[in-house]
Amino acid sequence: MLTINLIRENSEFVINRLKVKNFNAEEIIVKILELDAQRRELQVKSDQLQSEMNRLSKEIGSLMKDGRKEEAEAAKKLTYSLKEEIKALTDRLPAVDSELRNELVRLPNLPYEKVAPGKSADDNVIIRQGGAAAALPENALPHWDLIRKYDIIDFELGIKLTGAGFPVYKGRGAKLQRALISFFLDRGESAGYREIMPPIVVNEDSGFGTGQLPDKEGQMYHVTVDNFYLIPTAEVPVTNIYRDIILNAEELPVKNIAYTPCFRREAGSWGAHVRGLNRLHQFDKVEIVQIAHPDNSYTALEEMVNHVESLVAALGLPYRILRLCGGDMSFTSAMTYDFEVWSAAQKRWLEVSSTSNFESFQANRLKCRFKEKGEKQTRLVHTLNGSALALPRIVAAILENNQTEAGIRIPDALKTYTGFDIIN
RNA sequence: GGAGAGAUGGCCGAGUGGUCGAAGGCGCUCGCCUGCUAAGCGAGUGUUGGGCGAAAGCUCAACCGAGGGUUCAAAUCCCUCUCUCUCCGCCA
Repeated sequence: MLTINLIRENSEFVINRLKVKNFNAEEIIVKILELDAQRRELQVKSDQLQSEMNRLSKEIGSLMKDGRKEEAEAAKKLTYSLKEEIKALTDRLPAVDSELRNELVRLPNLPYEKVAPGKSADDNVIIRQGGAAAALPENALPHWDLIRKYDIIDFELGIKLTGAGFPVYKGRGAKLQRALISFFLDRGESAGYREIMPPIVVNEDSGFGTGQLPDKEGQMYHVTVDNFYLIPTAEVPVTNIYRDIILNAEELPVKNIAYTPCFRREAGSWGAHVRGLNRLHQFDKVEIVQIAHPDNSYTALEEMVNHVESLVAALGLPYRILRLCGGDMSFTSAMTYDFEVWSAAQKRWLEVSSTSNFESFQANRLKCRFKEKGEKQTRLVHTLNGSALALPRIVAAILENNQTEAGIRIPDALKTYTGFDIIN
């Protein structure tokens, strides 16, 4: 959510920046400014009346004390009409407030100055590439055939237990999952992240805090009896730790890392091109989250990108890093880097990480602020997060790119975690 | 799940209808003093939304778990909810 102050003071700037995201904000902003003026007018009036009311009440108090009953009664009569006037004004306030908020949440985050305009994924900018594509034999198999061949991931069994998109990992397939999780967490710890193990169901407030609610309600599994939601990403609980919190500037940056299973209903997005591990309802992911000082958040973003890159590189996967154009960026992001790994057997790029700076967009909703030493004023922090990394597509790429006659080679960096060097 | 107690500022803790945004203590910040890992003295120290101001600042309103009610007036009385603690039950 953008701050009302920014819109009030710089509406032209906001409109122009949102054009980079192909978003026409003019109409909404006109409405916002109107509602904001209405809200303030109501507040000024009711504050004035309230002030008068408080003055009278105090007067009545001291009159009663002095035993001047009649004068007190006279003053009481004055309050009756005041009271009604105040009520008339304050009754209107919640409606205006919520209408204003409803408009505010419709505005996407402003893209950072470096973000290129563009309509679709075709306009994304390739920042870097790395890793060599493996030369595979003609009969190379896609991962959905490999997992059957070696009996390491079982979709049919998952359907029996739960439903489509809930695979069962078996034997070395399960061990590979555990190895990747530990590897990612350990690398994060070395990079200064504190490990968090959060709940994987959250309440409604948390859903609102990170913006999953009310918009993406249908994307989350909802535990209706208790009104809890299964998390779609660790970002939700880990970022909500800082909901309604005021940090000291010296505490920044806060760097947390968490492994959690993630649950996504993916309603409506199921299709032929999402076979196998490409899209699941339940998957594992290690997420890095930073709370940064606004002056340093882009340095933090670069640092996170470098960290994610080091992971992909350590696994020996061919990858590329894209800076998303305005049109391909998410609603909440100010700047996003996507990581893709090359899937040799599918002959396509698979997105394995999305690393973004949200600037103060999330923080405004979360009410996460910080205070500079010695200053009275609070300011919104900047929040950032990124996958480091999501497992399924990494597994898919490892399986496909590392297939040999003898079996699937485990990347060197993982061997100490798996305890074996081949799946056969 | 059953019974009881409670929820006040960063923390502890007073406050049961009026001058309480809230005593006192701790902590923290600044200043003074003192020469020995510390003490003493003084001052300051919540959040949010407005108004005025170039700014420092001044000022108004709201907030004592949340929401509602009674009253001229509520931290204080009433109702609902949430959470915490203790005991019992169940249990990885």
